[in-house]
Amino acid sequence: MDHIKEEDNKIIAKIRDFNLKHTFDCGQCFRWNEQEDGSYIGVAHGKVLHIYEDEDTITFLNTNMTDFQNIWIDYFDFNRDYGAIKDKLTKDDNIMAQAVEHGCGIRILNQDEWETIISFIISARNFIPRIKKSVELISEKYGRFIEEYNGKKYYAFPTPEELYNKPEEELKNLNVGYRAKYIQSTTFIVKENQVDVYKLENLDREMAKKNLLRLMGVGPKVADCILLFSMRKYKAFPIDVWVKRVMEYFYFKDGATNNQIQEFAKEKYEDLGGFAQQYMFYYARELNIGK
DNA sequence: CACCAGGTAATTC
DNA sequence: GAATTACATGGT
Repeated sequence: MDHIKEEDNKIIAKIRDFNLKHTFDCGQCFRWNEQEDGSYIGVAHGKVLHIYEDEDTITFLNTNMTDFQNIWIDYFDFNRDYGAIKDKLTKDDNIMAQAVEHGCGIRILNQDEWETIISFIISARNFIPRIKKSVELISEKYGRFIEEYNGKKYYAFPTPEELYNKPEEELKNLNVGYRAKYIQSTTFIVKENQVDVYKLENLDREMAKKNLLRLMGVGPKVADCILLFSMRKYKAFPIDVWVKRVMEYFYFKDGATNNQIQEFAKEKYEDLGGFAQQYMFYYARELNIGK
């Protein structure tokens, strides 16, 4: 990332290995929406951001240099060298080379822990358009109003306090079905400080995961997503139906258990498991494997 | 009308 | 403990 400059209410920067569609549509986040002109508007960390892309020149609207430095560089992981990651992953692996080519502009976002927990609880046995809708509904109903931008009102994701003590029947209006009671229970546990979700990042991956698994609706796969997308545990390799299918398709002709795939990923990708998973997930969806 | 969707909790063996 | 089964909701 270089040539950062600020013009009124706008940041312009040249950023390598960053593509809006790849980053926002690769399944890691639910609050970014493509606009008619191809730009994206999203909410994160209580701010509304609008982004335009023209090859490697990226324009950030509705922000300033202070927020860019303090929030967005870290959120978008701009200080990490994704070129080096891709080189390492694709060395001696033709399949990964194709996956990386397809998802060349993916960056793993550093999202809010609490928002990521609730979002991925909702994601279980669900599908992405509905997950996005539910997260939007939760924010509109319980979150703090941020501002009106381009004629639309934007709301922050509600804090544990704001989501606390809501009747299950009310939560069901969020289109989350049977997950309403998971949200209710998890909010209770977090609000009562039985799990301090903002300190888990400081624990090692296994210990952080162990704590996450105490939350209702959080199993091994959802926990791995939370670790990877909000707690910087880049060895985490979440295995869902897509990742399982694509890994079996390319590397296990006779099928494999999740444990076998985990061991394989640990061995093959070492410290880069999370990045590898995201390239493979996005590639699997593109290939529509299993359909 | 079955079957499925970024799995997990509850139940059963 | 390891294997089944139920689970909301909306779309094909």
